[in-house]
Amino acid sequence: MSIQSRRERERAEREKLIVTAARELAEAEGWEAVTTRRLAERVEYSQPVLYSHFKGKDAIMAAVAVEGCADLARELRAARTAAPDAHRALAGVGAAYVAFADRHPALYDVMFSQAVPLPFATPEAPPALQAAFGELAEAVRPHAGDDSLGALTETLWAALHGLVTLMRGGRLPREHHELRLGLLLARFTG
Amino acid sequence: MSIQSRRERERAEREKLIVTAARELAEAEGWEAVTTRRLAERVEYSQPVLYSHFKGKDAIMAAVAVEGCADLARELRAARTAAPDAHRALAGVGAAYVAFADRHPALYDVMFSQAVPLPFATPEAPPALQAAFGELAEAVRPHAGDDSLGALTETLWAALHGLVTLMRGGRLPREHHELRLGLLLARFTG
DNA sequence: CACTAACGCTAGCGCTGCTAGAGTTCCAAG
DNA sequence: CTTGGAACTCTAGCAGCGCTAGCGTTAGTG
Repeated sequence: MSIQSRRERERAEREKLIVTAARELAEAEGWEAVTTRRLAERVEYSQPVLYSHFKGKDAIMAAVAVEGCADLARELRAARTAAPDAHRALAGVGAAYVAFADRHPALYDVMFSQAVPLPFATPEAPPALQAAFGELAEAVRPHAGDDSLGALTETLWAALHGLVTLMRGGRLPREHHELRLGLLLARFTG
Repeated sequence: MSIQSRRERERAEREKLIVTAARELAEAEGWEAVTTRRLAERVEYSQPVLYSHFKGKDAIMAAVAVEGCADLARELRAARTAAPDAHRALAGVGAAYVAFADRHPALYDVMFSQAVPLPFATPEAPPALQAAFGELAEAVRPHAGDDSLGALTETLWAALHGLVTLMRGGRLPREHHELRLGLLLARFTG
């Protein structure tokens, strides 16, 4: 009992170590630098150990994505609760979302751009992701009027996501970013 | 002179053949199925021939992306000019954009999601891309009011892009798609 | 007809994600 | 204290990737 629980604890610690190492490596050098060999070297185990914890590289990326969702939810919540009124709450949440994507590009990619084996638009979606979406929804609620809150929140999320990804892919000039964000939010608070 | 021009013509034809084969393979099986070996086999040449035409696989993808931009511009123009008024023009262009992404997911990805060596937000951007953006801008113009037409068009583009990519990545439920698109366009025509 | 320049090929490099099977360690029963 | 066996990690290797060096052939020129 005790020995088995110790082993399980050590396994859990090592799993956390793998996820953290993958995240750090990705954030430092991008996901193309995260190979199973480099990751194994970083956690000081051999490659096959990774596969005793995760089904494959995709599953490791998915675990990192879930971590990122928790971080994003926390930052959105902070931005929303710090705002003095509904108008500035939405502006603050929007700005926080964009800032998160800007500060953690690799993390953001694995959360929302890359294909990872995670359930998203279902009740089985990671609670952290639902929490992040919920923060967006709370910020949108006062401006929803008669429109469906869920659909309107999804639409705002998509717009923010588009701004972020097109800009980082070099498709949109960085210099108009604040202006674009302002135009978007104005259309949602009008 | 004549021999040289014939050779150049044949080279150009082969280059077109490579781009077309890459596009067909990508649209049929996705970009992960487009390997230099399979592509070479498909055009009935050896791998190194590809590299005498393009610097690398990225450059081939970029060429496909430019083709896709021309197609998109054509479809957006058709949608815009067929509409009887400014309101339905924007709705039509938005729907056409989304429909294009839905019908050509691999093509859309290489145009706007994947990293390809193409200049985008500069005057050196491919004319076909500028044409596509111009069609969007013309549809937005009647609704711009005092806002910057360029920035507003970029914002709408980003929103459409976000809707498309999040939905295809499984992040947004497909069933609310029409509702979301309607909400978005309402915010831009209001 | 001989020479040369252009061109496409074979073969191979270093890398990827992933896995089979050998070898080792550690715990428990006698 | 010893021994059997399960749990576990390692080395080594597979098939495939993007890409390239260098050889052999073909085709046009003087």
